[in-house]
Amino acid sequence: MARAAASKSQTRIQREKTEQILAAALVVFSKYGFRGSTIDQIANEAGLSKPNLLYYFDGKDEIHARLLARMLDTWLAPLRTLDETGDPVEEILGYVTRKLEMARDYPRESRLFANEILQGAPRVIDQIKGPLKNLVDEKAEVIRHWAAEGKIADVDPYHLIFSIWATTQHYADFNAQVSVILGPRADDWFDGARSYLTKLFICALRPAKA
Amino acid sequence: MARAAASKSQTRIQREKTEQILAAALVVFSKYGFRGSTIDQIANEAGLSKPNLLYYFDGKDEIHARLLARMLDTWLAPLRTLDETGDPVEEILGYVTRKLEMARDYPRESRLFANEILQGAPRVIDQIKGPLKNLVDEKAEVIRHWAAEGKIADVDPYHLIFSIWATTQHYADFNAQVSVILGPRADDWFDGARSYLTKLFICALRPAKA
Amino acid sequence: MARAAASKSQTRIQREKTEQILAAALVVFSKYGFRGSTIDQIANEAGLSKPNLLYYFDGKDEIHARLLARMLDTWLAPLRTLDETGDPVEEILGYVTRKLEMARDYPRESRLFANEILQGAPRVIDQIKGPLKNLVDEKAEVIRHWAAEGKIADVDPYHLIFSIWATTQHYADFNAQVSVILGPRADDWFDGARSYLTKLFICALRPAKA
Amino acid sequence: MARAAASKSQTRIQREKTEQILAAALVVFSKYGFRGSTIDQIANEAGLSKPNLLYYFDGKDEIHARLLARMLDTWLAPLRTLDETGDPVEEILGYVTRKLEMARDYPRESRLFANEILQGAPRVIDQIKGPLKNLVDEKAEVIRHWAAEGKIADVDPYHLIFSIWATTQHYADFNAQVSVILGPRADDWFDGARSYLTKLFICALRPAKA
DNA sequence: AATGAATGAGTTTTCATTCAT
DNA sequence: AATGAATGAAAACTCATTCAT
Repeated sequence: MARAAASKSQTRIQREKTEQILAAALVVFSKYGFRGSTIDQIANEAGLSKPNLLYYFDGKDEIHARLLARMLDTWLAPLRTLDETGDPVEEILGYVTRKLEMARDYPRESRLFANEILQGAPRVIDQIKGPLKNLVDEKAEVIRHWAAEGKIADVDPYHLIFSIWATTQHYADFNAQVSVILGPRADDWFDGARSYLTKLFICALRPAKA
Repeated sequence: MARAAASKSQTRIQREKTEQILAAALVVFSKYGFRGSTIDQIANEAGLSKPNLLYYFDGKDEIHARLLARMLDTWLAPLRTLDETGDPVEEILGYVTRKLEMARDYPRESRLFANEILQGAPRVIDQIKGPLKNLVDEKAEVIRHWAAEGKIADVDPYHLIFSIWATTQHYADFNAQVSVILGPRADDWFDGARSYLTKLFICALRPAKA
Repeated sequence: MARAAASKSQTRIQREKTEQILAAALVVFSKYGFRGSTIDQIANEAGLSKPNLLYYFDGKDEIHARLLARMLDTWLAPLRTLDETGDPVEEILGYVTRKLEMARDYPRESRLFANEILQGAPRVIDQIKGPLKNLVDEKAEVIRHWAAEGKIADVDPYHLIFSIWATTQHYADFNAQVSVILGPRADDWFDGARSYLTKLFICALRPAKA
Repeated sequence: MARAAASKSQTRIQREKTEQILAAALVVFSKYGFRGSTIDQIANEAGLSKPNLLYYFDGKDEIHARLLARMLDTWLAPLRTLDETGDPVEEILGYVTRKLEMARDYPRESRLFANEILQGAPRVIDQIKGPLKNLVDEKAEVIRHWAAEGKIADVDPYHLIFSIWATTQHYADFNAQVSVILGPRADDWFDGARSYLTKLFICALRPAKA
């Protein structure tokens, strides 16, 4: 009962179709949420028949799980690169920028994740409790050190991280609203946001004068 | 086939049941999203039979629409109170605090709204384009004036508002994640968040020294 | 989520439909086996729509389970009446006759049960290990006593019981074959079988001459 | 589209694969019944790919048909050996023993057959009406002669045969039940059954004293 | 107003079978 | 001969909605 997607050595077609399906699933899931999406929609978007799609994946759940799993790595990558030996303010601002770029370049991934968390993270709670929390704890410690050494202002590292996530992902997750409000300037949200957020966080991080 | 909900003069019972249903719908919709929720769940939560629920509302769509409609007012209230004659920094910080309180006191409402926007706001796009945008434009103008007059720092008012929304609602919308990351301190997120955000925005708004 | 079939106080309609469905399910399951039967067939046989049928039962499994459960009692009734204070040979012959009557009067029930056991009893194994085994053990003990006291021949009570089950149920379970082989006399199989089996078991049970 | 299975002269490989498939099909069909078995299961059990399996057989139906066809011969073999020139009681007891050995050695074959008959013998009805009935009629005639000549008791030969079939096959067909009821002694059912059945049928056949 | 009953239109999934190589 | 890929038809179940009372 070896399923194609599970075998170690995949054929070219298998890889292609798997990618095709995951790409289609991302489009659909990020738009309608898990429950709101149908396999039909995904199959359609992928240009496959429903049974053919199910030849590659065991079901809706598995597609979703695979999507989220592969996403989490990418999602955490920017935080991982936060370097404790680098310049603190620069490091954090760099993180903000990278997150903002991700919101621009991978808005659907962001919405997929947001959808999941919004509904209580039923399917990724383990990964949040494990890898994600560990990474955040680690980097929070780095930030705390910087603050203790006076290299940055005395901020709570967790709330700092939350605010970075929130402000950057907002442009992807709530794009429907942002677009309407920015009106004709919506297409250039990125530059405005970067400029604003850079100022915001520079200010927040600048160490108090001695 | 006069439906209760349509008639102008509702009896007390009608009003009560309507409230009961909307309250139940909020619980369910905010948890599972629109498509993920079933009328059965809502009826159950409301303690009514499904047909009885549908006596008061034309259907799932209508319940959802009514819920969002009534919420939007509440949702925008804090921004409405932003007083152009008040102290700029105080006004904005007050707005931040009120939004944070709403995230604490009405997390389900926040998630309901977030769910809707996330999926492209299909059912509230009109209200976003109308009342919401108008209000934001109006208050953005106020903020711009403050900035022009040097009463606050020179920030883009729209991105400022986005950042306030994002940072405050984050605690409601992404609560599943916040809880895990804060661990045992999760219950007290409010104080930590208020303290952090107050500092963040004070700093961002403090006018540059002349 | 209270399902009709589960509530304690059923309406007349509920009882009727439930019976209707179980009767239809017996016809279908006994003919095609569990996997070979479809809800469509049962609904059709019952004169109901499929969703309506599923309004009364949670699914195919539940229908099958309910059928088997209610049947087991009936099925074991004849053995239960085996009276240790009665005349041994008469008691056992009476049991044979009652089992044969059941094969005549409830052939579909017999086949339903046979089907289940044949496939390893996946859904009734617990009831076999429990109530059925207990009852058989109890009655086997009775028979053993009779044999020990010389009231019947020295037979293994378990194999005796097996042979009674086998020979009587054969007429129901393998009716398709029996009918063909008996040809025109098939309709009267009962009398022939009773006569034959009576002789068979009288002979087997008659205590050896002292 | 010459199919392997149809061609007269099969290569060694073809014969081997055919056997492999039939062996696998026996395992699966006897366990789950015809409808409950899938080609996937059979292919898996046979260690072949599904399309490859279907290269050798036209479909599920054909595999099943072939299996039953080849089985029927084996199945009837013991009865065929019933020799009218032999000692009547010995011949019949020998038949009982051989049937019991088959129940022990080929329980899956027995269950496959039982499954089929239980469901009305849709796929073997012709062979039952033909070869099987003919053989039974022939041997019944032999038995009747023996009875008429007073060599055995005056029993109905058809019901005698039924009872032999029933009592012996019971151990294979209803093994799930037998095992539970015999408990720890289940592994040795054969000796107990042979001893019991031998006594049972000796007694039934012993001619009445003159 | 209220509810038990019913249903049509999906939605996921399974599976025998075919296609292409 | 063999297999990866594909599919149409069915099957189980779900759910918003309607019916009847």
